[in-house]
Amino acid sequence: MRKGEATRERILEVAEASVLAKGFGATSIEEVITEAGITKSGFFYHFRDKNELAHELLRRYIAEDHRILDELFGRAANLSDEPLQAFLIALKMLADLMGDLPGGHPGCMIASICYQERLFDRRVVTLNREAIESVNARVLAHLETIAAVHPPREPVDLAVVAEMLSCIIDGGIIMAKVTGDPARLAYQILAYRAFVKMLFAAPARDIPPGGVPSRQSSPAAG
Amino acid sequence: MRKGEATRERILEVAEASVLAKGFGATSIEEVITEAGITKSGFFYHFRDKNELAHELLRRYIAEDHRILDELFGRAANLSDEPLQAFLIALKMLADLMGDLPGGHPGCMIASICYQERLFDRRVVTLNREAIESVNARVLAHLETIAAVHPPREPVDLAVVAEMLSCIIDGGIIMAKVTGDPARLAYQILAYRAFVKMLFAAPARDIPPGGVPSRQSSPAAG
DNA sequence: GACATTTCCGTACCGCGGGTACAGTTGGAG
DNA sequence: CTCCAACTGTACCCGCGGTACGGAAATGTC
Repeated sequence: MRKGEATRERILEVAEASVLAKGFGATSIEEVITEAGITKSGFFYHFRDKNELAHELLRRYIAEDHRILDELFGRAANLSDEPLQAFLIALKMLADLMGDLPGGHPGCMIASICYQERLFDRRVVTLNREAIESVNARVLAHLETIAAVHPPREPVDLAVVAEMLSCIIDGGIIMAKVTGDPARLAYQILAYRAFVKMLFAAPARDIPPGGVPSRQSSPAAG
Repeated sequence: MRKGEATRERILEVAEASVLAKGFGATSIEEVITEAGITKSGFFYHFRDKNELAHELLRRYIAEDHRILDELFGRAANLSDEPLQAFLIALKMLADLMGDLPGGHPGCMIASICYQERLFDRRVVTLNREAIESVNARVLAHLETIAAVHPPREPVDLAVVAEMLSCIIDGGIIMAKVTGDPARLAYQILAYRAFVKMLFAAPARDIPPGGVPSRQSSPAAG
């Protein structure tokens, strides 16, 4: 009964590693089933087609991403009550996390699938969109909390600033992959952090009571 | 004699349109040759394999991109002698350009190929990297010129800020594709513009002679 | 324990697309 | 007319996604 569950899980793990390493198109089912120790029929018992595999893979990946992000922002919130500082700390931690991955970030599955969209059906694309919007919404909530305390220095749309983080991460992954230098992703996140800091950090005198301390140039936990 | 050249050109044009519309993996040679009015053998006379097609496509795409970028920065430089203003104008024009494309940006071929790298050989990947680095170097040169006049407000690595534009564009394209909203790319470029503006625009009193005019919130030709 | 049912996986095959082999055609130079 | 070179068409191979179908092992029912 639950033997099938284990097999299905094994397929997903093997497929995920392969997709992140080589891209979805370059991942052949034959290769996956060989690695997983089953046959084609076994695969197609668990997944109707490659679309369904992509859908499942994406679901897992997104869930894990959200978990990591939540945990990270949660930890940051514990380190500072001040929303801007907490956000900056979270970004620093995110940069560290991305930079510490051995061999660099495995690659963003969302982008990988985005560039293959014709291979997939609507459901996959929709899932993709919802995931992006969900992350953006989360970041936006943080930014709005920050903006309530620190009026932004430039008249920017906070939703755009929120989405910018997703752009930076996806773009940074591309830079890292193309140049073969994983650190670039981390640097980009830190650049975004500098942007947020400049945008909200008060120009010397507008600091609200109990707000930003004076040595705000590198307040994040190293 | 020159008939072959014309055929080769036709193949490239058809292939480019298809790749940008559907991605490289989803573009079949059979489809290309049908569209171009030749046969398979005709295709393989001009290109050793699909790798070589990708290589040529990428070369053309990169060359065109550089041309557009140069022309855009050149026009901007004609509109303002002040390097920061010229750069901001160029970014505004870039955002307008991206937003005006009917149906949105066709997709970044570099990113498209990046996520299929296993399908290609080293030469394609190398070309990819060089293109990115070339654009980054160009933008970096502008930023250094700017920084010589306007000391940056935050201690950032200008090379990272330069690369950030590439990240924003590639990431913005992904956002636009995933959400189906082409305007997002333009918004992201404008957000980057706000970042650059904040980074270099002097805080009210450090404006050099002949520098930034007071109504600097939207100085670009709209 | 016989029996059917569901779960799970194997074998054989199809169609499509990338790629090859090779034959044929066109056109210019001698 | 002949020969070479540039160019194109036909027939085929093979890997891969996907299907048809069948068999074994676990599970429920009496």
